Amino acid sequence: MQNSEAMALSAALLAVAGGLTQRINEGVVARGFEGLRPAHGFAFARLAPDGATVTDLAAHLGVTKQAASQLVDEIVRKGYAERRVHPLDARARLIVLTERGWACTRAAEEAAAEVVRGWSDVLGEGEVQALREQLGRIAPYGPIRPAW
Amino acid sequence: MQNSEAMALSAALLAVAGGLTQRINEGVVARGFEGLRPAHGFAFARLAPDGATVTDLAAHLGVTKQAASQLVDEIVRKGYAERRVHPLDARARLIVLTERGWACTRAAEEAAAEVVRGWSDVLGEGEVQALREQLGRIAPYGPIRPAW
DNA sequence: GAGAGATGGTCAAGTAGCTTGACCATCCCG
DNA sequence: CGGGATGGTCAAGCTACTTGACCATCTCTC
Repeated sequence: MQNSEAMALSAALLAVAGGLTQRINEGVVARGFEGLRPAHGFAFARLAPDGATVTDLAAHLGVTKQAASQLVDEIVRKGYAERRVHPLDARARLIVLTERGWACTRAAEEAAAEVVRGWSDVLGEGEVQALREQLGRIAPYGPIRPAW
Repeated sequence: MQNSEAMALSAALLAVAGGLTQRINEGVVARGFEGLRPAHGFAFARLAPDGATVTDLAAHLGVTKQAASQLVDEIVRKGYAERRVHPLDARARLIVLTERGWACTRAAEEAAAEVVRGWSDVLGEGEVQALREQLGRIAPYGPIRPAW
């Protein structure tokens, strides 16, 4: 594969990723959840299963724990999460989603599903499934949040 | 397709995009071009063919023209581009890449090709070609720079 | 042509999200 | 028990971006 083709693939990938992020965010706003940025979505994804500590979140987002703490301040103030005492470590706080936080997470899922449905209309269901499988195989580990 | 699958696809896509961006940037740095951020790469991509005006660049990057102007200041100061008089409009300046700017662009292409080669090792050349074609079909128009 | 509004660009100041540095509370381990 | 490691916060600073104001030049209409 030539460099120019690699660039075409890269550009398309980044454009799709950017559009997806934007449209998920728009979908979340349209469902009544305001004052949130895409970075919050990445935090919610980490908090969703069982909660997480600030340090966990920082590693997941690829930022300092101070930055993660500020982000938690923000989503707590806006009613999407709350700080609880950690059951196993008195130093730590367990950050968990509130009901509103869960509702917002579901809204993000719906918005994402809506975008993906648009892709199915273009590519067909099978190709989208293949896309999911292929991207899963080349996805790197490490912090989730794209660092640009 | 269920919402959870849409989320899995979205997460994989964003992870791949984030990893790609990071690795291209690392590759560019490794080739001796310092002081550049991913946003500069998106600017170079727009400048590369024939140059562009600050306003063009701003629209392409999805930022204000003031921000684009500052970014141009920076790449001019670092020797990657220069401001020329616009041949058709005395108000405008045509921003064009210097030889160093072109060298950096080629370095980014090489770095991208390197990453894509890694994908070929996992997926096979044919699947990567298919990926390129499919992503090209679902890529949105509008500003290129992912807005998160 | 001549004036009025639109457009390209820059200067200046403010903002938001991140960083580094310092610090305290608690945990873990010899 | 004592000392280092770890979780978290407070404070201050940095930087990429924004909004607002302004000038030069283009373009349209009369």
